[in-house]
Amino acid sequence: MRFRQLQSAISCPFRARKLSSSSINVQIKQCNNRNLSKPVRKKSIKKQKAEHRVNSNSDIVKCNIAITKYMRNGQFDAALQLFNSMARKTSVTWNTMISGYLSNDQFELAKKVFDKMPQRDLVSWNVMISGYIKNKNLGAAKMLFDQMPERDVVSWNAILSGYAQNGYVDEARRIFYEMPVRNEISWNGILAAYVQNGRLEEANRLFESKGSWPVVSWNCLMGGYLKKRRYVEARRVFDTMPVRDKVSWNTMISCYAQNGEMQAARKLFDESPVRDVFTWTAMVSGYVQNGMLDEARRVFDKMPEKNAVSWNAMIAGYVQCKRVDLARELFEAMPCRNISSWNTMITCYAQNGDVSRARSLFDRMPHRDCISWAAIIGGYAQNGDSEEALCMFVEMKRDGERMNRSSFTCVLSTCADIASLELGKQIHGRVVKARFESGCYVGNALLAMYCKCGCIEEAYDVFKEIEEKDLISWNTMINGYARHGFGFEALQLFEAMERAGIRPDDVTMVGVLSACSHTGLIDTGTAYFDSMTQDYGIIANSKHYTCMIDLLGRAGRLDDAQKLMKDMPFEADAATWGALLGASRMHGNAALGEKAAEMIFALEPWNAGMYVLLSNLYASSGRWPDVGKMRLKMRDTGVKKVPGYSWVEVQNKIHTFSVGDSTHPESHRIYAFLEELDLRMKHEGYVSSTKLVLHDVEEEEKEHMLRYHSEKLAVAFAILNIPTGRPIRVIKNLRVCEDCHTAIKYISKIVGRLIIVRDSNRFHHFGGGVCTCGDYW
DNA sequence: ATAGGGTTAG
Repeated sequence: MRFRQLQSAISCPFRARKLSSSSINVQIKQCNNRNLSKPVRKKSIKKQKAEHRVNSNSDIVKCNIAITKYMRNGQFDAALQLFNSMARKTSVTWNTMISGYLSNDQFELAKKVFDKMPQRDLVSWNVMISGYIKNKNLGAAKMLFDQMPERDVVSWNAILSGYAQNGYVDEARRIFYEMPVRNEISWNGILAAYVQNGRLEEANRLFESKGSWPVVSWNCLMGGYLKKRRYVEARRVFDTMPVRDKVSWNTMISCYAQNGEMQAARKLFDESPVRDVFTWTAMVSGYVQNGMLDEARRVFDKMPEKNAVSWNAMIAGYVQCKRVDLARELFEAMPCRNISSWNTMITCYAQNGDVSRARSLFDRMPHRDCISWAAIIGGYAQNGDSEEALCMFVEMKRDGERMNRSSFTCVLSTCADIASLELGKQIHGRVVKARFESGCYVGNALLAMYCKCGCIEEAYDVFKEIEEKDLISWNTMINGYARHGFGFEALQLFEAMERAGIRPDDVTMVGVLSACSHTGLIDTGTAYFDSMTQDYGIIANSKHYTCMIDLLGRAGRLDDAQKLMKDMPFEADAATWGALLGASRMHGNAALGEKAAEMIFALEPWNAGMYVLLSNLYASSGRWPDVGKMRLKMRDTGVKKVPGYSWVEVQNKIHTFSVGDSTHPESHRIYAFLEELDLRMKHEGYVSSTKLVLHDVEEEEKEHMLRYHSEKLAVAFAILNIPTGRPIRVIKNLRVCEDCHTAIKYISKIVGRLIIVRDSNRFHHFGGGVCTCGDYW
């Protein structure tokens, strides 16, 4: 039998970095016989030296054991060296390498060995199948399973578990009944399939259908109840099980700890015959989850042995109660940081407003995962740096990061905040691919994203697809409709929610009341407001009152609105006065409007938006001196007008505009188009409200008013660049200006397009010359 | 004596 050198060596980046260049060339030698290959006769002296003296079968076994040991210690480079030096190998040798690489998370290396292996046996196939499953590639595992020459019960068990782990319960069950031989592990496999996918009733039925289960299965069932927070049933299992091992005790202790029953947990902890790092960690995280940080720390300090999970639990506890200093101290003292530790600290800094520290950790950490990305992106977004958040998105995509449920949720909510619809859609695509769509956790995030990005119909499509809608799903959709001005749809949905037997909460009712107000359903709104305490036990808060004042004000019942404000059980806040101001403006009651504005200034002197509203109110009734006074007051109180800007997304790029902006590369085209639109609008009867008032305005202000506002620029740019037939979505950071609102109505009719504007308060859908807000916002 | 499938904590 002859040895033949492989054309390519197994490459290992880790080795290449750590070892000298001469050892990089170690190559895997392939043997052509089945199991034991005989030594080579002709070989260079140099090579003979490098080889291990492997003659007898027992020598091979010794080497195999040594390889196993190396692999268990994570020294897979040393294992490879030994492997390469063996003149004779058995299939066990090869299998040990494959399995060893897999347990060291070196999937690619494992696959390479598998591919080069001269003669695979059953174990090789089985190991590789479970490797693919571990690597989240069920398709490839299934292919191997179908390809392999013969299968044994281990193969069947492996594929069964693969289906179960990927949520295919029905497939797993089919496999279970199809397999020719079943053993204890197969039975546990199907039990685990039910438990892992939350189908506890089926798990329980299966469990009772058969006597005598091994302790692993008892633990599995108990763990299922723990995951579903059904602690009483978990305890019942614990009490009935014939034999208990360490896992059983640990699971039960975790049950108590997670349920906040720390005394019971403590009692079991003391009774437990064996304690390991799991037991101790369960106690620490139990105390942490129940806010007993000092007790957690006492247990933590007493632990005989800590792993990364224990440290992370303690650090997370400090983060939770915003003890950034203590969290950092532990993080720095921690000997065994893992990705989780870094992620926890990044989140900690990001949530406490220190994004630059978060970023520096992010850049320094050795490996990043999807949580790291979500944390840093969320950090930028929450701290108002949406541009950097977006940049990081692009970076992440380039990095090919794999996403899980929580990172999807986090990233989607960032998309929603910055209204990055294109990115949101791309992430939606990935959500579908990852089969997370029907879960309400990710589903709700998707739903909110579409609502906030101005896509109410797409939002409803997502809503329909959520299998188990929860309160959040309903609230998001109802409030989404209300904010978009679709009051009728919101109310219909509310009725559907009641029929579905979901109990509304205060957030639901804010949506319902504002929907009534948008639709002009005064009596319905009043009835809901009056009955919600009795029907659902919801006490009206200031948001509910604000809705009601808006509702009455819109209908011109300013006296009733004022009366309701007086009857409020608490002081009116700025938002409530704002509703009254809006109503006064609409119905031309300058005196009341002025009073409301005064109140708002007193409550929120920094509120620049109110300055604009009040100036407009004065201007509309020709009170120019008061407009001037207003400006002076602004200057005196040092209130800076937040600069208004609008943005629009075109082909995955966000274009931002400010008033009179001429920095955009397409500036000339935009202005020319706006001039053209101006003529056509005037022809349709549009009169610029700014030009009406010009005679009595200071020169500086005059100029400002003559310049195009940011929302007009964004709309014009979008019409020029977004293909006909597609809606235009513009976001503005402040409330949309009155003149622009009128203009956009005309524009929507002239160009025949749907224009959706999200301002700081709500959505406006402009189409055919009207807006869904009914000109009241 | 060495390799493969099932349970627990963040």
